[in-house]
Amino acid sequence: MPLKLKDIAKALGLSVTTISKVINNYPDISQTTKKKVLEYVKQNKYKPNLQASFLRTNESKLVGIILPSLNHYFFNSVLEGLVDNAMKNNYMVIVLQSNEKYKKEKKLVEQLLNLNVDGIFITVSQETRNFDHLFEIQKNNKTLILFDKIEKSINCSKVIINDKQAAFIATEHLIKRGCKKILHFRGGLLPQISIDRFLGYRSALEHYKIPYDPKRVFICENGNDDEGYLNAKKVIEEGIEFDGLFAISDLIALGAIRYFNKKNISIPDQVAVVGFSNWKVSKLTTPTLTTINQPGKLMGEKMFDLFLKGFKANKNKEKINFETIIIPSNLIVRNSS
Amino acid sequence: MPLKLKDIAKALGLSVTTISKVINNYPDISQTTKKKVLEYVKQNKYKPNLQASFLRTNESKLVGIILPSLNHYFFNSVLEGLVDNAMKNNYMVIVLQSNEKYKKEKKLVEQLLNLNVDGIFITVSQETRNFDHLFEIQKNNKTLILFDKIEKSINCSKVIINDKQAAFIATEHLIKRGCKKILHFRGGLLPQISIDRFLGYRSALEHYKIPYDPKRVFICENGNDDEGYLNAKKVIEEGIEFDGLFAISDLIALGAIRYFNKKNISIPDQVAVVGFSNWKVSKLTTPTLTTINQPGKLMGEKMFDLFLKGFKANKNKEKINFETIIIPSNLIVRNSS
DNA sequence: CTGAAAGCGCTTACAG
DNA sequence: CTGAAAGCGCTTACAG
Repeated sequence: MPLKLKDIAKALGLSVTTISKVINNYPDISQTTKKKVLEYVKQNKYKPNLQASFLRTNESKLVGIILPSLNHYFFNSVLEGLVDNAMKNNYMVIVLQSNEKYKKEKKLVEQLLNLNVDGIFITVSQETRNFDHLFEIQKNNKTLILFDKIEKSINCSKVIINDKQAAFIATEHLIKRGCKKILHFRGGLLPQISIDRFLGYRSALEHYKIPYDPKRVFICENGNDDEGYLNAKKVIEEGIEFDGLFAISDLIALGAIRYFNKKNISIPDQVAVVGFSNWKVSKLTTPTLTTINQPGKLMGEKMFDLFLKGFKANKNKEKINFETIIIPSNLIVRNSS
Repeated sequence: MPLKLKDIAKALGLSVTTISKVINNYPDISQTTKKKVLEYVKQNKYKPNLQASFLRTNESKLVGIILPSLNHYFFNSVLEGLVDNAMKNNYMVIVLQSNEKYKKEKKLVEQLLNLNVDGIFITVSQETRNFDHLFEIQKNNKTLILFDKIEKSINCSKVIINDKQAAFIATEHLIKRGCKKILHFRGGLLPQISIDRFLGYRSALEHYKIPYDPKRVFICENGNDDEGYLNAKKVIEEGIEFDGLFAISDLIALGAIRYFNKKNISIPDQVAVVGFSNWKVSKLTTPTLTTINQPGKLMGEKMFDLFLKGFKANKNKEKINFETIIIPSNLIVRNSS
């Protein structure tokens, strides 16, 4: 049986109230008592029962994160940063995956609220168009942090990657290398990250006075490597000229490379390729892949910082200043360009 | 404010006790009352307060999993299976990473116990030699499930991969392909998985009457791809003859392939290569990698099944039959062999 | 079949 | 500075 306040009170000849006050650092306690209690607590490794505390304080010391997938290099690095930072602050993290489904995402939010987590971190799913379930989080007086795929209309703190700028840098790199006919394998038409990366590509072309040709842009809806492969095939079959490729993800880039390799189109001489994400494997492929590094771990850490800030302000009924943190990304040049 | 039992009782003109009994499916309730209450509960989406329930029942509906890393293909697929199965059963999963450190692992176990999780899933860290913290879980009357890197001396349910058999199959494949001088890049001398895979390699050689030569075995202590690269280099420099390579992981295999590619040693003609894990990327490399597929997701699902079984038995004070489930793995043949 | 009451382990407004 | 008492939202032994 774990130690309870009652046990400590009995052992020290004090009241439960006094012990609780010492532990919660109330000011109206004599130094002698304080010392005595803290010593006993330390010696006997007393830990408050979190569920019992919750019943009075409404703080569960739990946070939840909803990811599209629990097995995805970038999201897992976000998770790492979040969990490490949470641990430092005595919080635990509950993980869930939405599989990019709106219905599942909605259900998971409900379940997290039912568990009385103090905060929820979420990157909205591909399918999500209705955001009532996210507003519900705030109505329940819990702290909501959006990251990566965010929804601008929601008033909360956010952490994002500057996708447009990163895509600009990637495209700029190809241009500086001498490429003039740069393909872009983009994502679907709706996701913000897909739009932003496309805009970064376009604005780099514009900045360097290279004409934009919509025929060089291909859509990869699902994000698997076969789409990269098939679009590369299409490019060749349609006789489109090219000397560079900026792909929305490493996976798409690798799919395209697979096709180029097959057709003996030499990389980077005939086509220079840049991916996006710095997936662990991108330094292991043949050729190794030039890519944009997104510091997911840093993102996860910042997310928890913002949660703590918001949670504390909320607790003290202070006005909350919502912030949007933009995480910088950087180009890693390897053999594919 | 969420609905409470009291609110329902007032609304229906019944007592809190009766409402609670209906919700917890007690038998001594009239059909009429039961129907009335359940209807109201459904209509108004009543959800019991989990922390309050815990205070009486000692069931938190939380489980925790400690992984060496939160960003590792195999462990993340285990996590996926575990989380999905947990959700189906109305449990939430708390994730933590030990970074292969004994001290951290011990601390994390303490924190999970302090949070009163119902069960803990753990694959022990590389460093762990003392298992008191695991026994502590059982002393606290919580359900412990070991997986992957297990400790045989602990009496609990376990889920493992049959590493020896999988390594046998991998090596056998090389032999059947005609290889006679098969290298093995193994892991450290201590981890059970490293030992088991080595033993599988040896027993396949023995079974097919190929002499075992210790000079063909190299140790990769940390598991990063550079070790594969450097050991491949060593093989060449030391003038050791070879026509096949069985590596303890895909990453090690890819490191070796990187060196072979550099030296224009053709794969699979001059050396056939087999990895281990079926890491997502192994079908994207050049050449694509033959490997052993470990069904991590299935492993995660089984782990939760075993937890539920053990937890229920424990709750009903029944005798627990600890089980060890062995997950079969299979060979995936690709272009590297 | 129904319900009043005690209690799980805490926190906190209040009295002294 | 200390502590008695109420109460957070539930469950359950017990009485009727």
